Amino acid sequence: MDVEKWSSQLRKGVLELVILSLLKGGAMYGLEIIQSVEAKGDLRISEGTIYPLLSRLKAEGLIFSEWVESDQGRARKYYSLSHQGKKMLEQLKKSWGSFIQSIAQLMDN
Amino acid sequence: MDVEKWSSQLRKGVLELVILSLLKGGAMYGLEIIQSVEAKGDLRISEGTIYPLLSRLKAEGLIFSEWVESDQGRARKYYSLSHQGKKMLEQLKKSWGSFIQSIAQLMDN
DNA sequence: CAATATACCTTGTATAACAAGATATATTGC
DNA sequence: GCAATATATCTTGTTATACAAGGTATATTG
Repeated sequence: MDVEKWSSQLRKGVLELVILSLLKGGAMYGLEIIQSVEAKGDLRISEGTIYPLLSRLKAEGLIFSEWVESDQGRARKYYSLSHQGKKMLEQLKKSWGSFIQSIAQLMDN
Repeated sequence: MDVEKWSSQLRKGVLELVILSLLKGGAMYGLEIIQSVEAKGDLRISEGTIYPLLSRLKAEGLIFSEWVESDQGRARKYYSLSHQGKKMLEQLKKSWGSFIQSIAQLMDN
């Protein structure tokens, strides 16, 4: 087992929580999310990960999007939390909390 | 997104850490690991998950196994940490620590 | 107007968890 | 003795997700 690969596996499922959390601070567009995650979290999300994920979250009604013209470069698609997304975020936060607590308990022997 | 499904995704990759951690406390067999995780961690691992995972860890040389006769029921295959497994456990613990720290940082906005 | 930068999207692959079912062996009640 | 039950391991098929790699679209700049 490679620690790099392991980290990749670890991410599965957590990214929803991360993205919803970031969007709570205000609307963001795809690449901006990638950069923010990399800066704040010392994690790397690739574009092949983020765009399908944003589509999924949108299809589930947790976020919505709107195109916004940019001063530089092409237009950006900004994503925001829906009401449902805010509720889901609270649930995921709780689940995450009890999950890491469980792991902690299993780890100290 | 269903919180149940989400939890399932969340587990990906973490179970190696959980199992290696448990085995640090002494040799255990398959069903015993399932029961222990359920009791200590409020998590449910199914048999379809644990046995392939144990095979994988064994193939990677992180754990080894031996058959032990039982007083009740059929023989049990006990798994123990190898030297390499102990080293890997330390690495995974570190990775896990910095991972949850990253998530925490991304979450509080 | 070609080159570059920014941004979004899609396809194919690898991996993991899990449900469901199969197999093996020991015990227990009749 | 033998069917039923309990304990334990293993396998197969399905689904979900991350990611690399490549593609598309549009604006800026020399």
